[in-house]
Amino acid sequence: MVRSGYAAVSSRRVAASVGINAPLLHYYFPTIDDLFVAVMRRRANQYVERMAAALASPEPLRAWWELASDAGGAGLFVEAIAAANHRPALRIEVGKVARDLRQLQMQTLTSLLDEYGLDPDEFPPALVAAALQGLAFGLVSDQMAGYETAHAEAAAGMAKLIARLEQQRARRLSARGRIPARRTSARP
Amino acid sequence: MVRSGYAAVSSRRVAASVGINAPLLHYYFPTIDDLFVAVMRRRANQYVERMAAALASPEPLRAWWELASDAGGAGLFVEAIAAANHRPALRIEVGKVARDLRQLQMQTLTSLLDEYGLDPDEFPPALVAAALQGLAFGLVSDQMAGYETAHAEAAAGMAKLIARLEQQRARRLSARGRIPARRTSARP
DNA sequence: GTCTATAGCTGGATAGAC
DNA sequence: GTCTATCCAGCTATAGAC
Repeated sequence: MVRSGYAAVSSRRVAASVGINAPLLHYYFPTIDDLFVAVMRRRANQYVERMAAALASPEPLRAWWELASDAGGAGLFVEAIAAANHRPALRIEVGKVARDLRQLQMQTLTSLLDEYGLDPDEFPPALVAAALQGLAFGLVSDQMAGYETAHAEAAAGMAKLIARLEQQRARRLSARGRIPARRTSARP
Repeated sequence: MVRSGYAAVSSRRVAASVGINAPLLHYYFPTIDDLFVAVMRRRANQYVERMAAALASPEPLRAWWELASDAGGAGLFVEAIAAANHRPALRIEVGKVARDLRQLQMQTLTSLLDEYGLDPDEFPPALVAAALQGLAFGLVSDQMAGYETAHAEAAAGMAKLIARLEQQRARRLSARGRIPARRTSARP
């Protein structure tokens, strides 16, 4: 799916690549949609967990960005979202992940923006989350397609910006007498 | 294409919707790729022109944002980019537009960032352009698919942020004795 | 230019033997 | 569970009459 695009995923081809033949694939996954949904559900759960871990790490923003802009992990979702455009069953599944992820991100941001020194009136959680995800998605997808949209410069700029924000947060936290630590640890 | 997704575009269906039949469509557009490329080329030129006009308007950032986040205009590109993923001929065409648009945006930003009071070291043109486009693309595409990702809040936040930036620019320009005017007019 | 007829392919899915 | 054989649908594209 990532290598050749979701359009290359057909019952015959998938079956062949696993060494069985098409009818047997239909024995396990009655319809092709069932297959897409199963793959999606499995990877989505992993991804949500990795996102939760990133958001709870010592440098939440950096970890989030690295996860979102990693071509390996995000590549599947680029294809999934495209495929979902004309596969209703898959769209429902992708919709659930999208909603869960955004909810998770916004919740974390609400309590995190202050630590980064960002005014939630100027940068509301919904905007920050959508911007970060949109930027990452665009970069990964342009990179995958080979479009010359200066994605390398943009990625470099973003890395620098995030480094600055993490520094800022570290200073703020230490000024409050807290060591920037895992958010899951006990809070004073 | 926008209504039912690019997958609904087949020679038969397109022909039927124009009141002719498939072979005649192939008479005008030998292959389906030719049709996609022709449509893309036509709309792309219009879009580049509109983008240039937006960037030369009295409030460049606002105009750019409105153009990019307009579901009507951007909807086609959401589908085109998805379709380009498995149509090499179309990918080349989309790649050209993507490159031209980004180049145009970055050029303008280079001379514009200062007026908005943005430090080009903190926010390089490539980053600003990619972020704005990525955000807009994500919002439009989530909206089209019906995903619950708080796109309304994000859009509202972005509108507010841009309003602030335009205000800031207006103040800066008037402080320098310039009326914020069309960038195509004569400069002192 | 515009049509009918049709070839040729690929894919989803099922029947039914083993 | 796993296979062979097969049906049916939809699409791209061409041949050839008018």
